[in-house]
Amino acid sequence: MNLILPERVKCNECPIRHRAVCSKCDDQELAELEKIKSYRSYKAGDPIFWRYDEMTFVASVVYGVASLNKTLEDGRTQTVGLLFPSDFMGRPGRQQIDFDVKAATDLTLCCFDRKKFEAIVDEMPHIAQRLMEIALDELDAAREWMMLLGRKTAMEKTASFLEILLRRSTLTLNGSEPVISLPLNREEIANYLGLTLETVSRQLSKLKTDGVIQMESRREIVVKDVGGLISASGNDADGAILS
Amino acid sequence: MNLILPERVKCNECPIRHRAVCSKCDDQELAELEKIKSYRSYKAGDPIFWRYDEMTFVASVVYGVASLNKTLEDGRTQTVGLLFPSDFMGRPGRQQIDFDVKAATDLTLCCFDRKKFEAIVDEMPHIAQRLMEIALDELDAAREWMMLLGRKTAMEKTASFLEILLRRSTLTLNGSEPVISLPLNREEIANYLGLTLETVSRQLSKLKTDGVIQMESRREIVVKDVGGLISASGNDADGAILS
DNA sequence: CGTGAGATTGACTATATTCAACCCTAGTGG
DNA sequence: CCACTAGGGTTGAATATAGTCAATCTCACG
Repeated sequence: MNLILPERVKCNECPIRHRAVCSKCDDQELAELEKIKSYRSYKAGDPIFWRYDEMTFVASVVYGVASLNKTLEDGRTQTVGLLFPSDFMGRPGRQQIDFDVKAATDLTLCCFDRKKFEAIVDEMPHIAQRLMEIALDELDAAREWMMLLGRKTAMEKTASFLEILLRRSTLTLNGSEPVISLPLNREEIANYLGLTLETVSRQLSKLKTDGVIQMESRREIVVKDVGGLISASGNDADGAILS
Repeated sequence: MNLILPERVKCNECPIRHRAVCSKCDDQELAELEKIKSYRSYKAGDPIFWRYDEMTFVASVVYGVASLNKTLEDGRTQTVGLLFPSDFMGRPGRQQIDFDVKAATDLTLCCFDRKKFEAIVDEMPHIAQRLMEIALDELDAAREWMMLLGRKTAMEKTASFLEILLRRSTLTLNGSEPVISLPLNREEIANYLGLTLETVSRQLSKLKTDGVIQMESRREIVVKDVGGLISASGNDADGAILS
């Protein structure tokens, strides 16, 4: 995936305009934001912030996926969140974070200087409201993940991960079958699911031999049986909202 | 649901005044809140909200502990949060929750009618700000728990749980040794830690034979060796902030 | 065409779960 | 006041699931 340093995109033409932190802004507010925004791009694997770094900017993900990672002293790592396009990076009123942020894939961010952004937020209730919604959405997602980490089997975890990608990432189609493009390698998936990379690999192989998925390449998965995937994820009840 | 209505406490004399959702309010704002508040009490085990219930009120925990629980169809349960005194129950702008809320111990809440509360929030930036802080704190806690659920051993999970209680719950002292009063039974602890009740029991027994704790009764634990507990929790680096 | 990182697969092991027996104690009723 | 009971808790033995260690495979890239 070749990364082109993007030229400035007008907010009005921005692909994430309707879902990002600015989604509730009117034209005037958007103009204010436009003044202080800038784009940054990263290669897959690049660090964006280290734990305890001061956050100099906040940002919306425009393109690509970023991961939030916690690490214990002995190296055990747990990914505590993925940021997809339109997701927000940074926390109002907090200069520090206590996890590392890294570009999982090639990544483009729409960045705002933190202090300028916070000054603007104080005058734009639309953004403050939206930030609150975002925080609550993240909280819901974190709790959903607690359920997965604490109580689901390796198979359920793996299927849930694919199911989330089906919902959240930009898909292509192979005929009528959705193609998932994995934003993480096996080890990173394992860190997100609280498993080892070998176990992840085994579960994917199992899904393949069961005819639920088909592997186009290491990073491309065709979902042959969406229903089968959902039922393997242990989410039959609520996961059906695939919209 | 046995409901004991305690007498009204003046906000100024309220034990959680300085940490709760109202902590940033001035006297006038407090007077507004005082008008719409009411107390509710629950017995240990009582349900407070069911998943998908409409939340008719939001509340601060004044006394006791409440738990937030997610359940899969087959009965597997994961506790996704505990609310201690001063913690806030309910989410601005959302009428539904997707977990059950239950009184873990006998519990007293300071409740506000949700709609009236939301109307007040719109006029009181102090409360809106505080709600944002609370949401971000919960998010941090949820992510910390993801690390625990995904990567810690049964021993580390159990020790981490005791360590959290050491920080968050109201302690008594036995000489110089802190006494933890467990707000949950073994099964509930297991649901919080992503373990079985037997495993929790074994880990507690191990901590006992290792001389780290001493069990006064099923629900009372004397911490004989705080350092030992912290190092068993796998939090040596950051857990040291015991204030 | 060779190389190496990432991925898969296999064999073995460890950790936590399951199933079951037993213990403890707070609360009940005789 | 004491004996009994039931629910919660502990402990043990057997089992299952995921982890570990190691060999092999694959494919993108030089």
